[in-house]
Amino acid sequence: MTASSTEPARGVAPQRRRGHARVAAILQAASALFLEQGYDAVTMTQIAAASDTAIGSLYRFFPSKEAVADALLRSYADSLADGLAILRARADGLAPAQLADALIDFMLELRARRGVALALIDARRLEASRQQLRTAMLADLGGLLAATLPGLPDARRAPMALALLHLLKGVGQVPLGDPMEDALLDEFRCLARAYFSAA
Amino acid sequence: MTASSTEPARGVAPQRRRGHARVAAILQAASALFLEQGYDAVTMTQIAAASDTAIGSLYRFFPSKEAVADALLRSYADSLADGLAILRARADGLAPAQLADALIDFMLELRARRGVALALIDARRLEASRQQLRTAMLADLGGLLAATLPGLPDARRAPMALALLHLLKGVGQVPLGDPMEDALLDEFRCLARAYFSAA
Amino acid sequence: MTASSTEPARGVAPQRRRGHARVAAILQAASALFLEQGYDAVTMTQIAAASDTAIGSLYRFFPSKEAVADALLRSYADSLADGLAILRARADGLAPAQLADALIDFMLELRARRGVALALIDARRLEASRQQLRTAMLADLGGLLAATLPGLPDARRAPMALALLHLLKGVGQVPLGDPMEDALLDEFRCLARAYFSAA
Amino acid sequence: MTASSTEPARGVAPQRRRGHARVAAILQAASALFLEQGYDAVTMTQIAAASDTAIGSLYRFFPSKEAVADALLRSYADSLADGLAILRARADGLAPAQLADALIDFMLELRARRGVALALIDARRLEASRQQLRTAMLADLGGLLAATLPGLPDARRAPMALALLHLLKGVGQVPLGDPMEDALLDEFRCLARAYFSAA
DNA sequence: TATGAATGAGGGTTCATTCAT
DNA sequence: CATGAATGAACCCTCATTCAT
Repeated sequence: MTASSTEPARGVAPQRRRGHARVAAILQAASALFLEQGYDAVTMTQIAAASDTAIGSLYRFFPSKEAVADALLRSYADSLADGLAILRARADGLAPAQLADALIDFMLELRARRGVALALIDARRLEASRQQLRTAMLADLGGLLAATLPGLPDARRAPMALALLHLLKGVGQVPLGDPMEDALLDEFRCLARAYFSAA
Repeated sequence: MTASSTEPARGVAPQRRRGHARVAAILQAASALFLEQGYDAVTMTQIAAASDTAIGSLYRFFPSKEAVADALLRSYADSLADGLAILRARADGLAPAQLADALIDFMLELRARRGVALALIDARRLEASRQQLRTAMLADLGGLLAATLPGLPDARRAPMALALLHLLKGVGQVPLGDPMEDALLDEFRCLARAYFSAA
Repeated sequence: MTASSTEPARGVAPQRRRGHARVAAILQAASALFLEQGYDAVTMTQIAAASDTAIGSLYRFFPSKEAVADALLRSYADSLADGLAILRARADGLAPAQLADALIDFMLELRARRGVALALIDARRLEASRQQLRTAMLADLGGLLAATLPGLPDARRAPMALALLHLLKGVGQVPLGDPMEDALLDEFRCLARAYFSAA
Repeated sequence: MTASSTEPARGVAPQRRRGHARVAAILQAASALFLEQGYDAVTMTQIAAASDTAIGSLYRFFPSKEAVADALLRSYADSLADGLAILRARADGLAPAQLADALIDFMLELRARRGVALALIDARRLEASRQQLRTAMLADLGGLLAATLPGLPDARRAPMALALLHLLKGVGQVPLGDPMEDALLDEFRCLARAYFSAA
């Protein structure tokens, strides 16, 4: 039905190479702008200008401003899911301290993109998206914990995953290049290890 | 007419009883709306309607939307400062585990108002306000740590305060009335104690 | 009917001494503000504040912003009429050059108040008031001319009065304290004399 | 997209045929409204309606109400400068009486547009624009006088240009189609000639 | 298909005026 | 009578979105 529709295609996935490049440029520009100014303050005209795209073309690829944010958010969610899946695959033989380090390293990789995601989720009150991201991540973390801390009572799995999730958020918020960056990351490793050891 | 200024009175403190009630109603309504929809999405018209105030009256007490947010933020900052001052006064004789509990209890008291504060700081890019809040709180936490953990190396004080601040943020974000509320708070206590014990 | 009316008196002439002082203060303040900022830019609140009057009291004496302007304008018109009447009384024996000087001196006296009058007439599109002022003044000038220039053909009386009126406006617009003030006033005297001599 | 600026295009020169027509219509409508009601009283919505333009489109071409007035004023200033330049080119061989006539004819051509210019300059407290117009015109008039009245003392050049400027203003204010129009214009010619002859 | 001029609902804010105290 | 808090229509301006070219 999508192909035979009489309506002009809106928000379609681009079907040619140039389209892909354009979409990438748009998302890149939008990401930078959202991070810098927040979702509401950024205008579609700005995104178009910053990605050297005509406003009409921008609307061809993304039928609304929300759609731009959604795409950005989805992409972040995908990276998150992929990373956790990989971690999960390696989790069975991990010692608690190793898990702590692995989790922290994982968040560090996502750090650069985390800011935008938070800005979008926050500003747009995307409860749905937020819950989805959270739930998926919590399930994964719960699995990781169960695999790595065999003695953990079932009842503590969920709250521990929650606390751990929050801790990892902190890692994601350590600013790149901050003078205290290394000390703070060490501190978080310390914290995570102490937590896992006590469990 | 306090002074024969040519400017119309704007943003004045209310001078009669009804005025105080009005200001309280406005702040109350604004707080709820900001929390729910975020700073940008809330309109002055909405705030006026929700507090049963004419738009002109709203502007009499708060000369701009920013001023409403500022008032809310200032009030939160004051509560924070007061609470930490009290805590500090009792800190000297505290065992680490007691400090952990006290800090968590303190954040729980502020929980209800924390959400709005964060929403405002975030959405308005109030770097100044944010830094002020952070810095003040970090200094207080550092002092608490030094007083309670005598063996703590000086170099670890600052990063530890930062990690602790993040941890406390997590406590503040536990949703009131959540089914997991108690379990999660216990988990945070656990985490904080493990952290302090390992230090 | 005015006294026995049930309606609250609005815009009444004040009946006690204090009322007169108040009205004078209001007009004085309004005049300064209008001259400085123009009719539209001045607010009733400003006028009230500048004259140390409560806004409600201001409205007791002047039922609207227009009424304030009207009072100011009427007062200016009265001065104008009075001055011209005096001039007229002395006109019969005057030589043309003396008339030129007398007229110019007369305008100089009104100079300070002319600015406000023009600002009000202009900003409020008071065609009626404007026409009234003009017509009265033209009639007076015509009389003066007839009395002083006996050979003047009747047909030239009206246009000459118009041209003269315009010339006098120029005198009224010479800024007080301007470095060129004296030279310019001399120039106007010159111009008026040349004009009268050629007639 | 001439440059990849992040700012939305505002106040741009129209790029297509229809755009030029639109701008003309807007200026035409604005001119009529400003003349009729004065700068402050005219609303952007009115200008939009009178020129059959959507309010958003109006703001595309003119980023503010001030910008509309500026465009009108600049256009008037240009006509003024052009006309005086032409006059100047012919001035050297002119007799005083011919200069008087040429100046008056020149003002008559601008008469229709003079009204708006005055309304704008006055109402907007555009001291900058006003001074510019004045200064330019005074310089030109001074030059004309020096060229035409060789015996004129240097000290009288500036005041005479001022007086002349005022006189010309009068010509510009003679209403089109007035019953006295011709008689009044003759009177102004008379006045100017008498003035130049006496100099 | 790509472009950018056009649209208009809606936002923050002001201020003349009223009326309860 | 005096006071000043309250009112709300109206203002200037923005920007997501559409559609003629």
